[in-house]
Amino acid sequence: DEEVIHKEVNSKLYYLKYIIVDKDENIDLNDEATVNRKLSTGNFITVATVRPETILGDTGVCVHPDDERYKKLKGKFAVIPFVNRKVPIIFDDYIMMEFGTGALKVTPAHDINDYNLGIKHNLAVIDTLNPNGTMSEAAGFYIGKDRFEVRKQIVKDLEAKGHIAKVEDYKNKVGYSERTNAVIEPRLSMQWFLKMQDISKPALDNVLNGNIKLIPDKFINTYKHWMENVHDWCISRQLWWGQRIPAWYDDKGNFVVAKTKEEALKKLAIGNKQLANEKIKQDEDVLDTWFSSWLWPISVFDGFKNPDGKDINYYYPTNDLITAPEILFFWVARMIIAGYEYRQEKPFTNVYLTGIVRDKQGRKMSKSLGNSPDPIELIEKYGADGVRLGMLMCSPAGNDLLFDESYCEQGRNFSNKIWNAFRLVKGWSVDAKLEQSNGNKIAVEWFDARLNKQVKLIDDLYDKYRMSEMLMTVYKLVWDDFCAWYLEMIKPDFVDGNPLPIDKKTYEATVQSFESILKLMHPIMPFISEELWHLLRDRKEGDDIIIATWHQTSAINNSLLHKFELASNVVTEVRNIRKSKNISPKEKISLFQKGADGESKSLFDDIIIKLCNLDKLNTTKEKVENAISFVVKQNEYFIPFNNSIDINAEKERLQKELDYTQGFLKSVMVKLSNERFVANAKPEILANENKKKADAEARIKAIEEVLASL
RNA sequence: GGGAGCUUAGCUCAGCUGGUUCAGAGCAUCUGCCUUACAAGCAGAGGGUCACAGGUUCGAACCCUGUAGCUCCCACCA
Repeated sequence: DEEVIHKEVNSKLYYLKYIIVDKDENIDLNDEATVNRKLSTGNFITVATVRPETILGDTGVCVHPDDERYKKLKGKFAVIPFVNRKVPIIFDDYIMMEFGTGALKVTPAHDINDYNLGIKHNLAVIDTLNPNGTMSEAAGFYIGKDRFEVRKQIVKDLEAKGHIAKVEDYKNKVGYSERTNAVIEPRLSMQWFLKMQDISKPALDNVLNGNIKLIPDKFINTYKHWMENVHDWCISRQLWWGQRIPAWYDDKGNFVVAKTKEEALKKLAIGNKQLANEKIKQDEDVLDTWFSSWLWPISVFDGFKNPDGKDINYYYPTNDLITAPEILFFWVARMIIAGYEYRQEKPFTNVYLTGIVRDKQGRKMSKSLGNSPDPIELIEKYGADGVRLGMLMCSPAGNDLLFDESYCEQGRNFSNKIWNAFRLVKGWSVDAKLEQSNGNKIAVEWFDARLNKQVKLIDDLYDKYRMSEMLMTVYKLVWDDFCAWYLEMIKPDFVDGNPLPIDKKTYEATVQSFESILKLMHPIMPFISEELWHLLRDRKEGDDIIIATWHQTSAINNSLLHKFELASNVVTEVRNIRKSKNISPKEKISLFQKGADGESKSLFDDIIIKLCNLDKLNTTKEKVENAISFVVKQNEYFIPFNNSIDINAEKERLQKELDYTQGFLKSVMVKLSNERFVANAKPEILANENKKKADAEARIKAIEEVLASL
């Protein structure tokens, strides 16, 4: 039943008439007169089947004991048409009376349910199929013919003899081989099984009690369900590749399991003294591939041959296993079972389950569908790191991932981005005598704080196995914070077409930050990060990023980060105004600030001047005439504007902001005036609401002032 | 039939212990820019009744119940 896919197909359901006889009665189906008499007097029972050729293996007919229609058949027999075999009519409540005719033909060799019925009622077993799907000697008819040919033929033959009551169209599910798409039908064979009941218990317990963690933990329920209903494991396979089953048979049908042939001979010779070495034969089957794979955590450290070895003692159990959920049962569960069975210990602590890679249409990637991309081609197109980042980008833990080449494209663009950042920094000329400007000093401090904060976050995300979030955090830290903000802050200006040099302090700090960033990128993009690591500085032999120390974090300077927040909002507002008023980025403008927050302004002043291309940034106590205004937090800002200003448009814009802020304040006030909220909410939530109230009020005041001045 | 899970922006998905303007990110889209690292780029913008209906709560995308749709695993009907 493994590797079998059930598909719904259109079939025919054949209703066949089996003549009923008494225990001592024998008839010949070739005797037309008798047959016709029986059929015309209702002395038959009708069964239904989609596989009429299996009647050759029928050894019984089964009905429900409570079925009034068939009660009179107790002790009677049915004669299998064509085959002319007399088989008992048995009674079992397994039968569904409503289905078909309520009578079932029983073919123990070719149906699992029939097999079980056969054992219960002591029916004969006739294996009518050869391994290649043709009819066997035992079938008695059509010997050597393909079963599907026989299916057509036997219907004609039965029809001719009047044994077919009717034929109906019918939808049923048929098993197909996952690999070859051949129709799979049950056939009796001798197989080796592993009894799972006892051996699997520790594997269940230790996942449920958290000794082994599944990530994400939604898989625990599935795991539990599977382990509680675990079936005995069929471990033999009829293949030539694999580990041969270590069982030996003597010439009398006895068998033993042994490590070697010699040992097997010794064991077998106990009951068979004359047994010669050449007389015993090893089983030709090999073990299921998972039956060797489940030993992997132990055998990879040579733990079977050398159970007390250095490696196995040091490495076992390992920390993390990364694999796909589709083999949670096949492989993971069985490795855990083997671990407890052979070493009395778990093989690993955490199991990180990735998604299954699917194509854009959600289909599983497979060789037969041909929908897997060629990784080599992708790498040529996007680079190994680009492809790697692309794969990671669409891989949230435990969820299937829909692969799309555009992710790889994004990965390539990211490689390109970091490469260009490197070119920029490397292209600067350093002037050791140049003093560090205030703007650069603040920029360095800010990025240091930002880096520190984000690395802490990244560390935490790693700890929690939130890989996609970690990835996006790194991505944004590099692209937004480092490239878009930091490098723009410190980038030297040009004078008369020539770039100014950069001071040594800032340059050194930048290279150091660059190194930290490369370390963060290295697990995601190993090649480009290693390459840039070596291009960034002269390195001694062995100073490689792959073994470099991870960025160490320290206390976070929250106040600086907060002040940057304000400054970046100002920059964004100015850019917005430039765009909406069609002011070229090259044109210098002035900015006036009116507000209480003097310190945060001055700290980032130089940076704001640079990023907004200002000729000056002044504080003012009065409103500025003929200016475009905006409000950030609770500060008012003015940009003098010579062209005529559309007062109404300005009013409208500010009014919108005012409405929004007032609405916000209202929602806060609803909470704060709710006695039950004040009584029940946690103190920090309450304090926060009060702060929101104060901030909103201040902001409203600022906006109203600006509005009034228009 | 048994079990698990999912439904949030055009797409792919985050959203942890119910509480920040919590409705987010990336991509895509739109607008403006060939600004001396990067047009594979820069700067902006728009976009969602959190599947639906109830309930619990001061407060719900989040907890509970029901409904609908989808996915996966296991078993399988003559």
